[in-house]
Amino acid sequence: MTDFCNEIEKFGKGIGSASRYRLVENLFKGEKTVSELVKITGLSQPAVSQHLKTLKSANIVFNEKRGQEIFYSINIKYILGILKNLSEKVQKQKFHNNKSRRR
Amino acid sequence: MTDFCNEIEKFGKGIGSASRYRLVENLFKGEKTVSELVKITGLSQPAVSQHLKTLKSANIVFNEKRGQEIFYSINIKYILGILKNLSEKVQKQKFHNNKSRRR
DNA sequence: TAACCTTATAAGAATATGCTTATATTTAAA
DNA sequence: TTTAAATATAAGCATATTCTTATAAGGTTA
Repeated sequence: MTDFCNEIEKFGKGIGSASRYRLVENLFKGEKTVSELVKITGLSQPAVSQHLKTLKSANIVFNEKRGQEIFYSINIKYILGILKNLSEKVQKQKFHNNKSRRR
Repeated sequence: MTDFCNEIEKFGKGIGSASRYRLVENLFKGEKTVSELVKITGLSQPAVSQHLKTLKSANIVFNEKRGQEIFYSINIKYILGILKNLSEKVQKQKFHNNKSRRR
C-alpha cells in the first residue's frame, strides 16, 4: 500500500464520521478550544478529545496550547493538497476511461 | 445534519477503508468486472461485492450489466463535484481564519 | 498550596464494520 | 434443460469504532 493510499484512508476515516465532520465544519468557522467544541456539538468532553486526536493524526487539524486551553484549527494546506491530489487522480482516470475496453 | 454533510460522511467512509480505496484505485485504471477485481485484489467475491455496494451507495462508483457480467466504473463527475465543494469550503475557511479571534 | 479549569487518557460497553461460509439469482452455454 | 459462471445476499464471527464514566495531568487562581 502506497503512502498516499494510507493518507487517503486516514483522511477518509477522519471526515467519514458524522461527529467528526461536524467538528470539522465548526472549525471551518475558525479555531476553537475543546470546551467550545463540547458546547457547540453537545458531545462529551472525552468524545471531542478523542475525535480531535483522530483528526490530528490524519493531519486534518492541528492545535496550539495557550495557557490551559488548546486551540484547534483546520490544516488548510494539507487538506487542499489531499483534495488536489485526489482530483488529479480522477482527472487522469477520465482520460483512461475514454478508451474503454469493450462494449 | 445537512445533505452535504451526509454526502461527505458517505464519501469519507467510502474511501476510508484500505480495501475499498484499493478497489477505487483499480477502477481509476478503467472499468472492471467484479471477478476481475476479485483476482486483482485477492479479496473474496462476497467481500468485493459488499464493498462495491458501499461505494455505489456513496455514489463513488456506478455499474452497468452486460450479459452476466457487471462492470463497475468510477463516478468521475460526482467525485469531482464533492472534491470541489470541499475545496471551496476550505478556501472560505482560509478567509475566516485570517481574522483570528485572539492570541 | 489547595481548589479549580481544561484537556487527555484509560477502561469498558454497545454498536458498527469487514470479513467468512453458505446459498440464491440471473444469464450463458453445453 | 441441466450445468456452469458471475454476482448478490444472508448469517455469523472477529475486530474496530464510538461512546460512557472515572481519573490523571497541566496550568491558573485564590
